[in-house]
Amino acid sequence: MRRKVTLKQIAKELDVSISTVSKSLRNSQEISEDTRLKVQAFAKLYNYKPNNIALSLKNKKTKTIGIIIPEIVHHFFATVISGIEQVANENGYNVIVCLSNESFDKEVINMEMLANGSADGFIMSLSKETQQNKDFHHLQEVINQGMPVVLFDRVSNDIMCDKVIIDDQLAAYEATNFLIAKGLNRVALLTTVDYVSVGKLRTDGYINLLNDYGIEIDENLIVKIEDIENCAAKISELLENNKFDAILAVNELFAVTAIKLAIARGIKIPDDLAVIAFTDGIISKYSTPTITTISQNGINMGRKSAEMLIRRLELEDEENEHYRTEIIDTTLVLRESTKS
Amino acid sequence: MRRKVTLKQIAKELDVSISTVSKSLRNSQEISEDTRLKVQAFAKLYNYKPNNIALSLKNKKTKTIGIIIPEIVHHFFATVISGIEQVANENGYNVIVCLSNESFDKEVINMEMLANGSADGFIMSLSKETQQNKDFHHLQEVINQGMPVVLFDRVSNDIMCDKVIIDDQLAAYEATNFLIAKGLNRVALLTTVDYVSVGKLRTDGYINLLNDYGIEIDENLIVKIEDIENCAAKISELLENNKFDAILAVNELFAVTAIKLAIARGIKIPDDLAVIAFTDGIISKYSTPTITTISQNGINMGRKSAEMLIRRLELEDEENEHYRTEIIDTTLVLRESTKS
DNA sequence: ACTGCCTTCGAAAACGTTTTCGTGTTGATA
DNA sequence: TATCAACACGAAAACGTTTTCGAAGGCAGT
Repeated sequence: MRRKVTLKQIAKELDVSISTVSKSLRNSQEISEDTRLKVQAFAKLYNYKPNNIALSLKNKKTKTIGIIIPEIVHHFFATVISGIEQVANENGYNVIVCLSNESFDKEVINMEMLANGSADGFIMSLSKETQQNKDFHHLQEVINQGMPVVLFDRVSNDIMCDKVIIDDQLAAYEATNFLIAKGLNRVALLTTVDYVSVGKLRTDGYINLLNDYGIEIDENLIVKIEDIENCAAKISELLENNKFDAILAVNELFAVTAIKLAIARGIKIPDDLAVIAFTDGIISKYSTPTITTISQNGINMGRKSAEMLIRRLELEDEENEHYRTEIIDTTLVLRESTKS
Repeated sequence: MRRKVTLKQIAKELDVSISTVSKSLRNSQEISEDTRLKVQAFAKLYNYKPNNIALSLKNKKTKTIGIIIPEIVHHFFATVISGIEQVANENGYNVIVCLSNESFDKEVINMEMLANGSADGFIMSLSKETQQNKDFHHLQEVINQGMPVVLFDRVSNDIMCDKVIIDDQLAAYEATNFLIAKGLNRVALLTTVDYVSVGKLRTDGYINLLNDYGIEIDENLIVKIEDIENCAAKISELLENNKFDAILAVNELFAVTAIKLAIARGIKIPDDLAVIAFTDGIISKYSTPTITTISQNGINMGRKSAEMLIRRLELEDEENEHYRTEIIDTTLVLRESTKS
């Protein structure tokens, strides 16, 4: 077992000082070519690599980005991480991932861990509990300490920091418009309870469009689903008691469930019922019929978040730029659940 | 902007030495109750938290686990991470995630980065390229340096370390048996090229069962798919030229593609054709019909990997335990694509 | 021979901890 | 009064780097 070699060991072995070794390896002109080459050869032989921890301590920079997300077993979040990782890697950063599991407490604990030297900055999406509590002191804390934070997707107006989002309201507006324009006048909405920021915004977009067209809002067509458990029940109820010719769902799970229940009732998709879902994930791509979705472009969201964070990290201190909110374009991915 | 407070600052402020502050905060009996309480109060007021980097440097332990996986946008890997994260968290560890994107070079680079002090040990699944090259020097290197490594799922016999796998061969054997026992004698196999270790093993299990039943292997029913691109084409070819009444697919993507193509040809599932897929992911759960799968229990795999790694990390030095290979049970998740 | 400049190197501080060891003070005991 | 233990605290080393500064030695110029 050959442990990693340090500057000190090399210095001792070659009978020079630690400084000389360090300088030689960084090709300083201070050191004679003789010793420089000798040291470099020796270091190469023993496969010397500087210790990141020591460097972090010295430089007060870890070159790692802390990511805190509600869960990872979720295609959208996985794509965002993937995007972050790409940009991080291109810039010599590592990513350290923590999961809040939608819990406020775990979010706080993770932030504190990472804030104590483990990361230079944060990219995160708020947990449901945090959004509900509206308690952001942990975020405020790290921001006050001068650590940059970038929020994506699930953000809050109460926090002053960089943000990356899609225009949920506009996307919902346009998707609804897409349906209405096809002559589908009665559009049902499958959404979440209002404290989930994106759920609220998407609902607003839907309502705005109907208002703009002068279509009366039928509250019976708006289903707010609290948790996955009673998703099927709520949708069955909707199908049972109402007539409508399109569905806009705020996630693909609601959409696929609705499609299955509809088909079971003999409803033909897209002929009798068109369906559009937010979140372009695996389900939509492989369900039968495949589902038309509003893609949030997770990769781009991750990339943009990482770019913003790194940019701020590498800004000279005190060179304070004002915070920005970046909007990622959504794209409507047309599939079988809507007629062309 | 209130930067994080250090021991030194507290010491200066209270006009005591750094040692006194440190000892007070760790409740040392050496320090009088007076000063102890005074220091603790002050530290609490200023929200003092020890700096992880400094601790890491001192203790030569980072309390972080390095995870290197081929990709994260893949339900199975995401579940494994989730499992790892659970156990890591319970034991006060963080996880730092790196993606190889199936590239050998990126795998090497990531390992080297993490090995230079950023992580105490590794949990990883080999990239396709690494499995193809059979070049494991980067793994050997870190193992020689005394850093523990746990391989999961995509492992290699050439590396001496802890491993966590499912019994791919047995699982394929049993799944094939499940089909044969239902009287479905002609079972097609959708698999990958042989250098992917799990693909090979699953193929072996399938062949073994047929041999044990004395059923002749029909090479035409074994389709080795190189990349996703020509997946549909290969399967169409299979459907066109052969008669068979069941399919075993080594992943759910192959399965769902086959199902769609079969249905398009008017084949009824599961009546005319039964389907079982490896990997219990999102697709199988929401496709139509839903797909019977062999669940690899990613969460358990992650949990077990983390347990093994942490156990070894917390072993006293030189207290060398021999390496173990842990088998995670697979479970057959019955759904609509097979008759009950 | 003195001054001054280059070249080449080493000592030491700094980053933030923990811990070992030493030291000064107090109070009690012989 | 001298000795000793107990108590309370501080100095310093260590982890592995980088960098600033100082210094020794050689050489050239006056």
